[in-house]
Amino acid sequence: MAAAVRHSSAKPHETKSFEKKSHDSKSIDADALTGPVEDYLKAIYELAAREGVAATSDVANALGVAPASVTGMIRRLAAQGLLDYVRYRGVQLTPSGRRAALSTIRRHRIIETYLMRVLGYPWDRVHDEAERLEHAASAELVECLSAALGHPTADPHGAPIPTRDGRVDERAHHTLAELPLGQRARMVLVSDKNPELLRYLADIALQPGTELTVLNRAPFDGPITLQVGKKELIVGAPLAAQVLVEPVAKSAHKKPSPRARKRTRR
Amino acid sequence: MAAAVRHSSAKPHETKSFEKKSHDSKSIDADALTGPVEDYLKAIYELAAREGVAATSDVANALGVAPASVTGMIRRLAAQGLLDYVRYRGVQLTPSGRRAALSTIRRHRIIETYLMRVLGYPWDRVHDEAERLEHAASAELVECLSAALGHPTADPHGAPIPTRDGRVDERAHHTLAELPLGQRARMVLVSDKNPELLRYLADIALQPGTELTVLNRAPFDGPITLQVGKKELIVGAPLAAQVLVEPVAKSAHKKPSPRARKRTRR
DNA sequence: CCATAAAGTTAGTCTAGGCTAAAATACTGT
DNA sequence: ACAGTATTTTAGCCTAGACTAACTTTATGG
Repeated sequence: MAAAVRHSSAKPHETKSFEKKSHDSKSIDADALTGPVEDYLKAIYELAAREGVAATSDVANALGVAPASVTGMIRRLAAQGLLDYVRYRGVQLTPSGRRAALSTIRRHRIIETYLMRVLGYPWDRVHDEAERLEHAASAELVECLSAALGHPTADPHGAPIPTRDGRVDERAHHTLAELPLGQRARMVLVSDKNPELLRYLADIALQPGTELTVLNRAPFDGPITLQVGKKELIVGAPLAAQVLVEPVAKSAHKKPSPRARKRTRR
Repeated sequence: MAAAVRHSSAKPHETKSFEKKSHDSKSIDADALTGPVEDYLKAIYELAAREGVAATSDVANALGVAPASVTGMIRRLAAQGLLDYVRYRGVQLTPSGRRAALSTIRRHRIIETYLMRVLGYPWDRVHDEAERLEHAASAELVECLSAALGHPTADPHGAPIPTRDGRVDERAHHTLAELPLGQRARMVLVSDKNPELLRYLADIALQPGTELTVLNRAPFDGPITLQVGKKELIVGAPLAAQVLVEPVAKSAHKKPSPRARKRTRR
């Protein structure tokens, strides 16, 4: 995996500049990542999951900072061994960066789940709160919350919760926009980052677990007609592109998982 | 209260230098204090409660930073109107600094209470966790926790929880070390900052609410013999100096509060 | 009432994380 | 194949918060 970056081709002056930058001899800081660093790692994890590497501008966009700031941070994190980085070619996580990212994501998702299930926090406001708490909550607290919830495996938006030892279900799902007509499916996931979308989904009673079938799809990315339970529902294509689904066998009603666990990494 | 600092005596050059420093025109940042700033305000609140003003070195000590760092921060906060500050003479909170401090303290104490009562967090480990969470938890979350707890008025260590609008019971209590022989009293408070002390108190079953009487006090700050329930208990003077108590009428057994609310500020 | 100690402040430096403007590199379409 | 555009990086700067060393001011004890 680290092979994607060719160390041998690195220009001499680059290597030198990194070595020069290395601080004193305090590389043995162990963990204790700052909030911003955790945010970078999380963002890179999510972006690289799609394309293999994360582009500077995409990271900048995800975090709401200038691209130049991303380059700066990326260099520091690469020097710390959390990232593999080749100038102008994007960045990806090293195993230890991945571990850190998954730990933060675990904290985030468990906190979200707790806020919703126990404290009755609204679906659409859970993300911002968790975004701040994830940097402050100790591993001990998170395990405590997880236990109180009965060790859930997915958060309220359907996102899988990484285990303590860094395993996570990384299956890629299809979107509702791609679902073939007539194919029975179950909604599995929606991003937690768009409060308005979440409010609307709550309005029309679409949530992870809901079973549905596409009855009709108007051409040119037109509206999509769904069968949900007894009712019909019409949604726009942009919304459908945000909703991830998983096919279910037509007949059965309680299959636990048609062919579960395709790839669970790490 | 603010009269202790004479604004009129501020030297012109100081004022000028502050004005020069003022950033662009974005003074209307409203709130959004950083974690370190909240810590300074909290520390100053607690120190000034005793002496009226907080000394630079005491603040430095409380926060574990160098005195020079405190001077620097104090100047910034004074320029922001959160502190009244006279060089070499200590510092105290302005009304708006006080409001901010109490808001942080409210968050801290509600979080502590929740961690203990709902999540079963141990008495002695609650402080560190709350110390980090208090800077990340939104007012909304804190109200949510408070409601879940039935709006408690004191945290598990006995410290009063400020109300949302900044009222708090600021009565000064006597320590167990000062309690007259034979005077029946109720433990009301112990600092949450010393985990070892808290563990020991838990061991000997002393906690806020426990009623006790001093049977004997050995001279030269010697050990103190207590009557607690049916049992006798011997504690050292240093411990006794950390435990705050409130006299209770000898006869009655369920008096709600002998002569409550001496001063509830703000 | 002055000498010295203690406390507080200033000056100068550092690191983490940001930013803008300008330069370098990669990509694209003809 | 190469000109023009888009992306990325560098260079230089800024702020918050911390530090050390040196200097002031206040307090204290004889």
